[in-house]
Amino acid sequence: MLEKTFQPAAIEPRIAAEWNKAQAFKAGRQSQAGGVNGAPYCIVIPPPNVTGSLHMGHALNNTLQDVLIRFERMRGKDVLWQPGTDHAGIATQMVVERELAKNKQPGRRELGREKFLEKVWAWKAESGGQIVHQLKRLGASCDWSRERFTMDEGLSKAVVKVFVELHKKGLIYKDKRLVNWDPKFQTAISDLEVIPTEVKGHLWHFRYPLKGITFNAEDSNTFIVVATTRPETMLGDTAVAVHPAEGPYKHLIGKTVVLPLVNRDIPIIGDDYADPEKGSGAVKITPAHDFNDFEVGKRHNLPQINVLDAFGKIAGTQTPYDGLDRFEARKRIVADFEAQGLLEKIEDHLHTVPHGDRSGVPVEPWLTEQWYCNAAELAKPAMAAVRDGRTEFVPKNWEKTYFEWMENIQPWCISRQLWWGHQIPAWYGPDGHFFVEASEADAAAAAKAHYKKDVALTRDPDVLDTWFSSALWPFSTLGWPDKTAELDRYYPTAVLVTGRDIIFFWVARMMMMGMHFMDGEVPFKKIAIHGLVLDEKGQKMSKSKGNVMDPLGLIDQYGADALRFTMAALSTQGRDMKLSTQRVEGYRNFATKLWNAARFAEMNECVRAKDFKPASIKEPINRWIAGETERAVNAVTNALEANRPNDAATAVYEFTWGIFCDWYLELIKSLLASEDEGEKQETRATVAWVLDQILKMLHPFMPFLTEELWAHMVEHGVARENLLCLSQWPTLDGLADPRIDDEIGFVVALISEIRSVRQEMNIPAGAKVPLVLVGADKALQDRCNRHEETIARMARLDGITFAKAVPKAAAVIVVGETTAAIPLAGLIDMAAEKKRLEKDIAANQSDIAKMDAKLENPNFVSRAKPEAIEEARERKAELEGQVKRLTAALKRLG
RNA sequence: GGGCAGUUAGCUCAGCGGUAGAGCGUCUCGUUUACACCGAGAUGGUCGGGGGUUCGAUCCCCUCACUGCCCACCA
Repeated sequence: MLEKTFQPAAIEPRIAAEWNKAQAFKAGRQSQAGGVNGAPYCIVIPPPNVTGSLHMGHALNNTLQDVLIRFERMRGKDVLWQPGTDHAGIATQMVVERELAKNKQPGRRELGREKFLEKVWAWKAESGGQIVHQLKRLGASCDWSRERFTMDEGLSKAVVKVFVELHKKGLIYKDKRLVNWDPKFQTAISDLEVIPTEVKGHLWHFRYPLKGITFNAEDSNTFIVVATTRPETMLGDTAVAVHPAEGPYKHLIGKTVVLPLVNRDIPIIGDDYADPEKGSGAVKITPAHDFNDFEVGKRHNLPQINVLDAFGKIAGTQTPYDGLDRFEARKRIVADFEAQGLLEKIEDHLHTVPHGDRSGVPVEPWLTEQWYCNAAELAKPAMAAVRDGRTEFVPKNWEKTYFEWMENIQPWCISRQLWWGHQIPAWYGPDGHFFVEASEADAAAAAKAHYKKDVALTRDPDVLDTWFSSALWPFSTLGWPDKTAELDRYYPTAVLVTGRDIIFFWVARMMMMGMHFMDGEVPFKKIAIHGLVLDEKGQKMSKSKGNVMDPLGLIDQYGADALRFTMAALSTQGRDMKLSTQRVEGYRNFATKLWNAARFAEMNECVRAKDFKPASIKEPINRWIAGETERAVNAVTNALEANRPNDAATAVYEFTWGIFCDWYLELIKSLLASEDEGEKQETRATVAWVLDQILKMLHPFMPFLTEELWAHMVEHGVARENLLCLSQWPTLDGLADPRIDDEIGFVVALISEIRSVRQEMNIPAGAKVPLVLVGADKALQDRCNRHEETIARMARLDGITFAKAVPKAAAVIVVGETTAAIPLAGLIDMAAEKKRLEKDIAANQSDIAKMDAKLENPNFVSRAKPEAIEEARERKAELEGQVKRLTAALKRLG
């Protein structure tokens, strides 16, 4: 016997163990519907950071994938959901460094590279797998035997091969230019890892004295004013730019100023980068510390003077500021300008300052040598693939975002000055000449050929951007560069399910690498984009706001099924979703509802009948639910095929609760009590059959609950041969019958109206009043006779007794073609009932007038679709019938 | 500055040319062959504003307003 309520915590671990024991999720696993004989269907998981723990974004992302995976597995496809984790360069290095500091162990630099990396691997071995366990708790049906890690041997091999090949083709190269430098982690970062943050700052207006004229703070002819938000960079100024044609300074072009504090002569140049409207109209040019200035400097052949070290301290300026932190130097420099009368004014200034996404500190444009990837070139085929539909975004509008970025793509800085990651396969000879090769031995050979002798080589210490290895994920996890059977079978993958926030970071780069290395084959046929999970107020969840919802906490409290269903039901194509615990609670209730329906079935001995054929059901109510089941199955299937999990979830919810529980189980209670054994047995079998279909339809969304109930039914029938997750997805046809729908529809409508009138009229609970049918035709009388018992039973629940007499005074129920009446003399206020009827008549007449206007409109009649006209006519006739009956009822009231 | 979404019941959202829908909330009633994590009923909307197309617009087009997000720039 089932417990009274559903206890997820009690069953989830047991079910998970059963799946595991059966190796149910292994790629190529034979499912009841065909398994390995089916078409391949592969999804690669967006690899979570190995440092990560499950957050709402993961819960959403992986639920959506698992829904598709379980659905396709049940449909008999040969399913592979490829799991794994990402080494997450900076994030992991940070975590381990913090750990070392916490345990008062020697830091990274003290340990040295090799020892430190040992620590990271040790950390990974011990705590790195956490997120995988959490994904399992969510019910993710990945093929866990194939789990990969971006730094494992095979994937590292792929990374090296890609780097070497792209370098040989000139698509990876070394370049000295400005990069975004993170002074906290002392590494370069890519444009995407820079977060512009609005800060309240200042605009300092400095006087730069003109050379050859005695400086006089009162005389503006003796200096030029430049405005800056970053005073400390003035140490590296190599020019002042003014607009060549406009503004007050153009006459100064060609003159020289003496750079204060450093006493360097620098030219005043004309360049239309200088905007006369901005700041003071003249702008200091610091080519080594500003992206725009860098370009101006190149145009004018200006020297690039670097004034910062890797930590963001002033360095190499031969001034007293050397060694000061950049912000300390800023204060001192401003003070020194002021002391010398060179500070004209300070304005408050709101501006955006680039910050490192991991470090949170302002990044510096810094002149260094780095490795770059020619993304613009790789982007071309990646764009073409989307343009001609070989890869399709769902929803389509995200293609625009993709193109927008791809068309303006900049060189991708792929080197990082970190230790944790794939070390760049480049070796340097004594003169700095480098050799990019797959191994040290290859590099040595290349060096020998180059130098004509053996030389000592040093390997480039830098590692690659984490996203470099994740860009290879769809094929590297399948075994590339080896020609494996998996690669052959599962690439291109079916669909990539991912958040809109990593389209640039990840999706675009997978497209580029996939196209390039897989002979122009796309990595995935579809890209399904979902939004972010926001809190119930629509705000992004963040630790600082304290509004973070923990999926594991929700699983503990409401069960994984409830959380999953919530994720699927609230998901919208490509847009963000707001989540509240109330929703999760609601879907937990849904789980309990189904649980109790199964319990009801159990109590009534509704067991599966061998060779049960829904097409040969006799009892109309049972035939009706079979038809409704078919409709629900089709709705769910179509929605899942169309990548609309929310519609699928809604359809199965509505059917299970709104139709099966609310109506069918109520309507059959009299059948279950029937003396007629055949009728009773058929009903029991039908209940069991419908429940099976519900379990199947619901399984992708609520795998634990459904698997448990599926197994539980074993006690009452023939033992299940299969786990639910490996059984066949239902396909139903020919069960829906319009005549049956009409008949049961009438019963349902009649009962609804009885309830409505009874409550509206405020008939006291328990009052026994007879229900009669008035003016009904023969067909209707027959109908009522056929379902008399059911109607009477349902009416009785509402305190109404079914009877045959025609009374004088009655409340009137209009259902379709007929009128039922509840005689209520002495029980209700007749005047009020009269009023109600009058109101209804008026409302109907107003609707009739509307229909008349429509039908008399010659344009409507001539131009509307025939169905629309027919519908309008029917509607009008129906309304007129109602008015007739209501009027008759009114008369009857006297 | 460029781009993308969104604006429908108190809240969260479906619908998208032809009778305005669901869930939650609120109010009323109810312990009945599963379920109070329940059942029944009711309440609630000039579908952001203004134009246009159309016989007909919540739906298509234009425009404005507001909200959110992304990209770029900011001396």
